[in-house]
Amino acid sequence: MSKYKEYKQLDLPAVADEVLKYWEENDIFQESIDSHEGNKPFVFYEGPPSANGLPGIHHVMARAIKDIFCRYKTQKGFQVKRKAGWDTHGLPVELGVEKELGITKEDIGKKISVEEYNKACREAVMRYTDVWNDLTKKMGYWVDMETPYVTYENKYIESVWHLLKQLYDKGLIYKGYTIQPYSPAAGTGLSSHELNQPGAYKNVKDTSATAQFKVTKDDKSSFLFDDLHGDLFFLAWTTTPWTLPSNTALGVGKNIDYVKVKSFNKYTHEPITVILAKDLVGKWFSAKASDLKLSDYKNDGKNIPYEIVAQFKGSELEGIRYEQLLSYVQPEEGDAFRVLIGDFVTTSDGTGIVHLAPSYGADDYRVAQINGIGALHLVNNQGKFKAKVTDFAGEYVKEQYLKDEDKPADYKSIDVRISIKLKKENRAFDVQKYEHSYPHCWRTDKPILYFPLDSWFIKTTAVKEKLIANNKKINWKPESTGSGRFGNWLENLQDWNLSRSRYWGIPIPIWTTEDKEEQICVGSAEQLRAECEKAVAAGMMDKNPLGDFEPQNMSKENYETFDFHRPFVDDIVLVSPSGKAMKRETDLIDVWFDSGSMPYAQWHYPFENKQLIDENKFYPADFIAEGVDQTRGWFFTLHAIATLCFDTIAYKNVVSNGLVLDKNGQKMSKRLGNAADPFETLKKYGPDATRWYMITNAQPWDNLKFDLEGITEVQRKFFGTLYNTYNFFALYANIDNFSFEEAHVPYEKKPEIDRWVLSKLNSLVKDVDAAFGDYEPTKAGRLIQEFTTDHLSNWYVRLCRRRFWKGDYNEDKISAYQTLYTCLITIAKLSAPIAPFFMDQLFKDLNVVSGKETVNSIHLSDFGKLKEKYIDEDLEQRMEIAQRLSSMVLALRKKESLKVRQPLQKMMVPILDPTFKRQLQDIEALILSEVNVKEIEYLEETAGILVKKVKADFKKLGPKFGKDMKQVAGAISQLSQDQISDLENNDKIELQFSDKTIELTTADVEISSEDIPGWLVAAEGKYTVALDVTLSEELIEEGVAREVVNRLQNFRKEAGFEVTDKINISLETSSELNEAIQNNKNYICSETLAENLSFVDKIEGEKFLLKIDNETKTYVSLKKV
RNA sequence: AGUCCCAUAGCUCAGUUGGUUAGAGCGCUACACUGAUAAUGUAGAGGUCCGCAGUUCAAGUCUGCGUGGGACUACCA
Repeated sequence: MSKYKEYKQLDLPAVADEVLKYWEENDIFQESIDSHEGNKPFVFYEGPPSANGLPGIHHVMARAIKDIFCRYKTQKGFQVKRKAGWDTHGLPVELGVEKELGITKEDIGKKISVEEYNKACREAVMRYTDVWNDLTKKMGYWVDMETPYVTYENKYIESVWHLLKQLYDKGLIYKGYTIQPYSPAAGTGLSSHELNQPGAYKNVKDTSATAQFKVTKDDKSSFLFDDLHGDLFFLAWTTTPWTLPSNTALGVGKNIDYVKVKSFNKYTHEPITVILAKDLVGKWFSAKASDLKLSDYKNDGKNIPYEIVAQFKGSELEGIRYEQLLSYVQPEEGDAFRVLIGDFVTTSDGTGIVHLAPSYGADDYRVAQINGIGALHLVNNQGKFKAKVTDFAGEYVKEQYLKDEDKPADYKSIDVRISIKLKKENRAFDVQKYEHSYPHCWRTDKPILYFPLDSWFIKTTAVKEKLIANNKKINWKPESTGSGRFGNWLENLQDWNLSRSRYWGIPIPIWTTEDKEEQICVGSAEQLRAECEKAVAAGMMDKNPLGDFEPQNMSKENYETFDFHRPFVDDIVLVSPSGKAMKRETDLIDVWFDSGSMPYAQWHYPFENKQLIDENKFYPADFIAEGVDQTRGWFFTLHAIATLCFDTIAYKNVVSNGLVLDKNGQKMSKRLGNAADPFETLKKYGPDATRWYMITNAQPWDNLKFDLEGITEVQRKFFGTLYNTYNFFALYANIDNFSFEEAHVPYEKKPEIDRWVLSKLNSLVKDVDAAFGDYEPTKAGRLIQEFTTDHLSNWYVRLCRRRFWKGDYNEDKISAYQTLYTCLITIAKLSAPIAPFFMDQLFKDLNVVSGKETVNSIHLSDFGKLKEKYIDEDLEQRMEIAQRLSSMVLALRKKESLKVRQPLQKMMVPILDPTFKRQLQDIEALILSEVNVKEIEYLEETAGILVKKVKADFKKLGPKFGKDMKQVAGAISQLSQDQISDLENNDKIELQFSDKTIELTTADVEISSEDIPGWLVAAEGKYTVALDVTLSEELIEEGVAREVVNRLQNFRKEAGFEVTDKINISLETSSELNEAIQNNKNYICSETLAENLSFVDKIEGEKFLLKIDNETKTYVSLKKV
């Protein structure tokens, strides 16, 4: 007969290694999918990591969450396929390759061909896949790594093109321009990622100018003109005077107060009237001059007097016109040179009126667009003014773009020269150097410009309402991320800028003629091949680059006969219907579109597996999970593409997890050296403890302060306790040959304690199932842990120990084994999603003997089955009372220094109500044995014996008495003992207040016993116990006998006897001990498995010193029978 | 700058629909216990529930305004 495996020591990493080997040898993961064939699917999407970096500890966290719910759903009977994926395109890959090869973007096409460059990217990006796969295995993340989707593969790209073409055909793709960071020195746009490189923002001193924009008099503005001092101007401040020729509007804040001020221009000394924000008057006019009269001005630019003459809101200024400041060029379209309302305008800087140059500021552009105002783009791609800006044509707008050797000796920057020009024309109110932080190109170190750049856009704003509506169908964990962060983002949605000016990515499949009149969007390899055929026939190309591709053939080989990447697609010239050449738009598409296409592209939809999507077999996802940083990344692109192309949601449930910080709450980074190595952690602590710790320590969406000591605690506290409990079970079950072959002991015949723990267990199954079902793994883990350590180990096992080692193999003992076995195997099942290795081991160790289950891994078994009828709330409540009362008695013993081994005669408990009495009767025996007291007395007629206390039930009385609540509560606590017994007897009492009488019932208050005069009493909440601490001779002897048993047990152990060995005991006669031992001989013998106990005068040979205290001692010898 | 998250004991975290002694584990101190023993029990110390204001009979809990930490998005005349 097989035995339960007994362990010497808990070694979690070793368990994981062993189980991992077992999984691999028996292909358990595949089995867990195959064995659920035909069951309802649970659809999971893996968000693709980029394999060009090494995995960190946060990946263990993110993947543990994914794994937990996939395993849980498998145990719940679903078939859970999960396909791994790799995100392979994008800037980080390019940057990595450039760093490695020691090149920059400018070298591409010169030092290195695009082909070579992209080849290097393709190799670099998959470099660490082995490391990733290794981590995936070691942490126990089950995902299909054999056939992952890879975003650079032609099949994947073809699906992406198909989706794009859908959008194109729906008219949702257009070309426009936006204001983006642009580096004239490098000749390229910069991504926000590049702008966020350390050191990109530098403090620089620029010439700032406050310009005077002359107000035009018309119906709208006439109210400003009634009291003037010279001409009337708006004041607007800028740190980039070079943008002033491009000014087409001014911005004001709707609710900001503006004032009209009479003063003088400090350069020309001409009288002026200016408008600026009221709060900023102090910034531009000296307080010292506030008392001066306008007539006092000395024309010296100092102490310029001023006078505030009117005040109005920004909203009153809306639409007012002004004269163009520097009229080199007029905007071609739109009604320019008006005052607009801008929500971004503040009074923290400048004048509260913002100069708007829509070509060179994103905010400017946005406001201008809304108001239909055109832009003036007067700077070319090198950063030089165009010829139309006659004064400064061909000059760099930023001094830094000019090489030092090309600078004339008397060089003045454009900003300075424009300022001088304004001063001369009475248009400069103030000019000064201003230090601020400004972004620089990380490659050339030169300042960037915000610049209009051509881009392709997806018109996401066209489906905004649908996106919002669909979002409401998604279950977000936590909810606030969905409604708040994500919801608000959708409310303020902009069109999706799809273009990236890069090399390594999916090309935009749009070809246009040079005059932009004709255009085609390609949606498949087959279509491209056909278009190429036409182009070859028309003489546009010599041969068809897709000539070897065989349409409809889905083989891997066929899809490797060409490459969709640059430069190959760039070489393709197509022919338009009218016979003109069409070239591809050079941009690549945003990599986020790659990953957002993953639900379809992972299956090469619609070219293969069409039914998976169209028949909703693998779409939408039931569940996805990623970091909260993906809210506007992957979560958005999945959602957007699903809504745009299919008008559905892409996922039903989404968990967004927080960050993993170091133990001090700092972000982990290689630079700071505080990043935890996932491999070392897993190796040292094992994946189970690591996962358990991460999941139970903080909610997934809260940041986790990752502390290795926390894992140690989990190891000791949870796994250690569970392991001890199992070992305890195995030890005795092996002795008794328990293999669960007997029928279940009927529920009615099980003792109270077994029923209790089964009730607790089933409550646990119910709660844990609900928690997992609700995507709350933290709650689930904590519940399991609480049950295991507190209820199972520290209460059930502790109280039941004797049942396992004492007595015959009878029904009671079998019930104990069955109950403990059931608890252990159920814990294993509930915990398996979180701690897959250890729990599988536990499952197999138990099942190998019992053979209760036919499957050979817990991950093939079902989730613990709920036996609702075992849940007995009253029983759970009873046991809580028992635990409460026991702990109170133990506390009293402690206070009196009475060891638990010393039996006591009696305890008393006041009976609160009939329910309490019934409950107490059921648990009486339990309490008595736990606290080692012989009897319990119920105090029912308590009047006169107990001193009672009464307290108001605020929840009940609060609503009734409102403002008087405090007074009533005070009166209740003042009730005398007589009044309390009145209340108890009559169930109600009347209280007299100054102006009214109120009636209280027993339901309105809580009555508890405070004291029993003459007894040792403990009171806690509504419970009270009293303990009789008088010791009779008999009790003392029993106490001694227990001490003796304790010593003898230790000697047995010291002598190396087996737990089951029977012994004979010889004791040297001792006057202090003889009587006590003699009177309790049977008890001592049965406890120590002694067949014989005899007294002798002197023991020869090996003996132990049996010492109770200094006076009470003797020698003893033990012999195995 | 906007949006969102977090803030409770030295540390990590619970805290139900607002209800009157704010809890657990770890750590610390002391004492016990010892056929689960690298386990366990009991007790003690340790709190301005981040601050201010408000709603309410009653606020750790609800509202507003701040402070500190974090994330994302955007970027400023």
